[in-house]
Amino acid sequence: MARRDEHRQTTIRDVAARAGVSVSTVSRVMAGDYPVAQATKLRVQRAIKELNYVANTHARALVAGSTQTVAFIVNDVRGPAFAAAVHGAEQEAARRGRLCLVCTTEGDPERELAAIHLMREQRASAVILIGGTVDDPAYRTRMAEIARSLDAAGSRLVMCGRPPIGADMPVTVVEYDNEAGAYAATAHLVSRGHRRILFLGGGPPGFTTTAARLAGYRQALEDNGVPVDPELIETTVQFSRTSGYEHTRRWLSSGPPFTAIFAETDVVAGGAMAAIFESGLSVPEDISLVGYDDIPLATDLRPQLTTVRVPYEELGRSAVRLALELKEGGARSGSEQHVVFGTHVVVRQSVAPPAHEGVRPRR
Amino acid sequence: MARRDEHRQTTIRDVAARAGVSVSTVSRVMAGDYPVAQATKLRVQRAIKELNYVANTHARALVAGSTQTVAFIVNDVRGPAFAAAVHGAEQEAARRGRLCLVCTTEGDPERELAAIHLMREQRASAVILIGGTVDDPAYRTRMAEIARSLDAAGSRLVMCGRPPIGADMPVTVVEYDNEAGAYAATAHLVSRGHRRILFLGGGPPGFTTTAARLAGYRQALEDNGVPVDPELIETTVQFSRTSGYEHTRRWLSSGPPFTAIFAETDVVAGGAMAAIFESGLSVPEDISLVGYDDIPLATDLRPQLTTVRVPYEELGRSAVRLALELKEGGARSGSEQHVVFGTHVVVRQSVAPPAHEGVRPRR
DNA sequence: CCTTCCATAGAGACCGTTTTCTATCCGCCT
DNA sequence: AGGCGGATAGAAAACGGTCTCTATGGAAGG
Repeated sequence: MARRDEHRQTTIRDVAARAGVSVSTVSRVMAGDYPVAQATKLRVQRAIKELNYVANTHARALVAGSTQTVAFIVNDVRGPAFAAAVHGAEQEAARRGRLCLVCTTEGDPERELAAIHLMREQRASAVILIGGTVDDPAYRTRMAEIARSLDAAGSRLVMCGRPPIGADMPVTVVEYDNEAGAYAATAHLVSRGHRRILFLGGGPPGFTTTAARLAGYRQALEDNGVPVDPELIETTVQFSRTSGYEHTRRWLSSGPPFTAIFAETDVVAGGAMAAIFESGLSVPEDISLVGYDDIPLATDLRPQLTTVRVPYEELGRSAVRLALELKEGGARSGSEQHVVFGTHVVVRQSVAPPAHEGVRPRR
Repeated sequence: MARRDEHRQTTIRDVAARAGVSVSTVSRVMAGDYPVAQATKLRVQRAIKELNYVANTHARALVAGSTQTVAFIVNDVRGPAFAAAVHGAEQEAARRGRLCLVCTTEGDPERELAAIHLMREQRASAVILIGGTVDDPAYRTRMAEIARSLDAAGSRLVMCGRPPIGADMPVTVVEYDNEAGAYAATAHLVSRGHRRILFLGGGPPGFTTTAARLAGYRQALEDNGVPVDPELIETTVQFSRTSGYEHTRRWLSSGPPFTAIFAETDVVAGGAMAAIFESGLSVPEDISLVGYDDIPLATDLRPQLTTVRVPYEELGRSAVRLALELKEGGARSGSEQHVVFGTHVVVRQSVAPPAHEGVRPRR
């Protein structure tokens, strides 16, 4: 029973009527790409202002066949690292006059798929996936299909902070050297004399970020003649302060001895640091600690956290830049793009040579 | 010279042709709101899958006259407080099957205006402004106009963490009790014996957030018989760690004596804490410190920061919920909505009674 | 004075959906 | 047997823009 015509938006036709011109003329005044007499132009502009007219993007997009929109799909906007990437991407998009669509998945692959579908419906110029994922054959198949669909539709799939899905796909990959960062961080600890280094990582099984960081950790130990002790590898930590805190407490009270911790993220390192203090130990005197990501928190911790710098903002910016330039350049779109940013250790105050053979205070 | 028809998207017509039915039938299968024979439905669904067909939102939005989209306009997605609000809003929007458009203004009112214009073009169901602003008559006039335009177009203007622009406007305001939080924090310091409390705040002149927090600070002092010393009010701090750090250093080395700092945000408090330590002083023994926002950082600082809890996530969630329920409820849309969330002090470890008459170490 | 051409303006097709209004088929009731 | 109504399907008109093609007026040139 509801009135169907409760609101009728003011259209280009209303403007035309009020200015006493045709619809085409109004369109041309707005676009500014066609000669219109000065007097007419002014009349139209006045009508637009008086009616408070705003063009309808959807009508435009319909005839154009595409949109000035870039889509981001991210696990959680609250993660400081992701936030930095989104910020860089948003900034670059805004610079190019693009609008941003954002969707959160909470780490759920189902929701990621649903989000991609929504973005396809939206005809976004690019769909940017930010953050690691669980890599398995099914995932690759799905992504390959999506990449091709988007490509066929004139859009582009971008993976940001996530490894490629295979060679020769119409995909833009913007990564950072995840493994090298972990290698450097671990080597840094080893060079200070540590041999029993607890790896504190996690995420879902098969998570790409964890896998790469763990690989770097292992390689660095091997290359330096330190045996890899599987007992010192913990991969059930969630990426939260709380989880880092609780796992560290547990390891301090009942694990094998260690003299240093390599935390998979700075946030986890923050939790670990709190747990260490609570046990009456200190950083770095009793236990050295390194993190990963170099988020602002790292400098606010005391001691300041030695960590691995990842250029997240630049990562986001490049993701947008590469995808849009590819389209504007009109290159044969099938081509793959792959960029890897460097990472490096930022030495602060949370690492020192081990004082003894490793702590295990409670037992 | 470019080919105009380089990509033609696969349309509902293609699906209809392949399934051997009419366009209407395909539409009905997708909507599922009209009886279609089982056999036909299956044929259509197969065709959709085979062609990898995805409906065009813009065409839909055009006939529907509106979109399933909620727009956020925010200063900076990296701010942990804003990020929490955006997250709450995004979550609630997703729960209702809405997509989110996000735009960043970098605190520039011009860009805020431009962003709102873009969102109007997009026919978003609601436009949510997150964070404080500079409040002056020109601002109110502009916003009132925008509120009415959006209302007329069947959309809704929402102010989140920002005061109302006047009575009886078609606006949804979701605030927190900013002044009461500042009052409580200041009163907390006074109750511990502090009388010389440095207010460390800033933002652009006339910024609503600063004004309210400063008002709470003043009122708390007055109500407790502590004279307000204008010399102890610093309002040129930017909302960054660096700015908090530098201003604190300057005050410690060349300002009048004080025994406590009320920092306008936790991030600023983080910088202040670092500066205090660097001067060889300690928190809370030499100087007590309170922040505002209760972001995750507050618990990672050492000592843990006493601060004011603001339910940012809930704020964002409510903003979306109220706006959408209003539209769905089909209430006479002119009505104003106004919700104020409570704030309270979270006591941690950064406040203690003053040890002496106030520090001024360098002179 | 008539043609030609430029500058400007309008008419109308089209973009991909939804939705109303019709049309058909078929079984059932009278 | 004929009319009726329910179930299903199609035709075509919107939705609000852009853009191509055509039309008109007047100035310039012969």
